[in-house]
Amino acid sequence: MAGSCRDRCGGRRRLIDKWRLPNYLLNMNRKSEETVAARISRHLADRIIAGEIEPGARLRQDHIAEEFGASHVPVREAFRRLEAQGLAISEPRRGVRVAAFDLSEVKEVAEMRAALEVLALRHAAPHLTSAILDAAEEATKAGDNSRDVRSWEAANRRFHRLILEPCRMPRLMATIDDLHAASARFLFATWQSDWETRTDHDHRAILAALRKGDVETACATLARHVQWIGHRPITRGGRKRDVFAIVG
Amino acid sequence: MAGSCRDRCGGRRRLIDKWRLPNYLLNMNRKSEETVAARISRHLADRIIAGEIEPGARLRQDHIAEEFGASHVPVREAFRRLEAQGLAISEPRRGVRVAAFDLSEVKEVAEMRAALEVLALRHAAPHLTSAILDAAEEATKAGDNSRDVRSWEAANRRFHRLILEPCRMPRLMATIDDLHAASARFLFATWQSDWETRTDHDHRAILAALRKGDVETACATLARHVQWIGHRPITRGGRKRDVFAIVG
DNA sequence: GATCCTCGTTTTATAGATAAAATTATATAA
DNA sequence: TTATATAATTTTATCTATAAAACGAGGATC
Repeated sequence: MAGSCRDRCGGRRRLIDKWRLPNYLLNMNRKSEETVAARISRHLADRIIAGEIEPGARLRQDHIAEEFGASHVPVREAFRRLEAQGLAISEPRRGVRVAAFDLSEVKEVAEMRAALEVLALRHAAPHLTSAILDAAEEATKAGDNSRDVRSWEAANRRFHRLILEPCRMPRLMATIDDLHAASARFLFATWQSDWETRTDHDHRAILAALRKGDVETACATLARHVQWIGHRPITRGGRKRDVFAIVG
Repeated sequence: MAGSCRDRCGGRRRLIDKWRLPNYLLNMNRKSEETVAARISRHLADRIIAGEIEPGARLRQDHIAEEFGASHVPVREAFRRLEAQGLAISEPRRGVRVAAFDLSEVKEVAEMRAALEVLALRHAAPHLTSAILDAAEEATKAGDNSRDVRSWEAANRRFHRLILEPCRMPRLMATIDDLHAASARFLFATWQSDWETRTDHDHRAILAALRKGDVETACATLARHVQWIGHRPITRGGRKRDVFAIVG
């Protein structure tokens, strides 16, 4: 009787055990609570941002399903998420492609970030503590010491998130996150191989202004900072062309 | 020979015919090119915005699938789209609910709209023609003459779209559209039954400034305009409470 | 009365099948 | 040879059926 029950109620028993678990162990299970579609969408987003999948490349649902050991249904859900993030474009009956981008989109994202990050900073400023500003300073130093684009981008994103998050506006932060993903994509497409270390004076100016309570100067510097578009010529496939990216 | 071919190649023949069709007839087919998932997402969004489905109400995939004569697969895709728009929230293994909202979210959307619509207007201004401004004036008049919220909201949205669209920033416009959907939802939740006609002085001030080429005044007025949050007490379910909405 | 078990419902995901459309390859005619 | 028509293949988009997992509502048990 108990045996036949365990056969049928295994999942339930595990649930009850979960309630008995302390929180730090529960958090380890969080990944298993994530949906397959969410996992696929996250992985594909990472690859698109890293430039592992070329802009314009087709995303074939059955191939991706096979790769992730899933069926096509969660793959299609992941596609909808990527579409909403602006990382992929879907044409009915023609499939999904990695979104292409040009200088005008780089500029567009930069200007949207300027407008929205300033808004966020204005609301976050009253809630900023010196502990947060210290952490942001640490992130800036980590960026300055980065030897490659990937770690520089991670540190840069950490800086922006630290000073903006306390605005307590979830919708705004979600939109900014998507814009950061786009920015990172532009950056990786441009500075894929070579990256020269540089000190971030803007970040330090923003922090100095915030410590003084001068929100206006901080906002003005931030707005200018994220609209700074780096450009340089690269040779790819034999022919030269100029490439651009948001650097900040 | 021709007969057996038509049986198997009907689709291809139709495709060739499509190439021969003039554009105005092609556009009529556009709706049939729309995906079932897109259709479901659109219909659900309409209902959520109109307030036909209560905030917090569960969206059960099998019920919705049955209602639209579809399977659960396109319904789930529609859910992802609604989630990205901020109209629904999805908790893994717990299903999807219509997103709830409070005053803080109304304010958040208003401020995001102010920031982004000003950005759009700044870029649209150089491309605005007197024909566009005349059409925007017509939309304002239509709003003033509206006897109900629905038609007022449609006219208001038309006004904003007319003066912002020429910015030629697709990502920005898509984000603004989603924010307008949220605004409309707040509005309908508040002024569902009674709506008093009023003349929109802000719209006229914006148009006057644009005609004079005074972009700064137009932007400042627009920013103030979309942040104007109407509030009034309503009695619902016996108890009184204050409700708020973006009115502009 | 508190705890545990069971059952029905719902979500999430899989698998297989199908129709329509798009793509690619091939053969044919001008 | 080139352009076009035909055929074969692939891919998308959808449906149906099915199964595991999770939740909630009672009901049984101690």
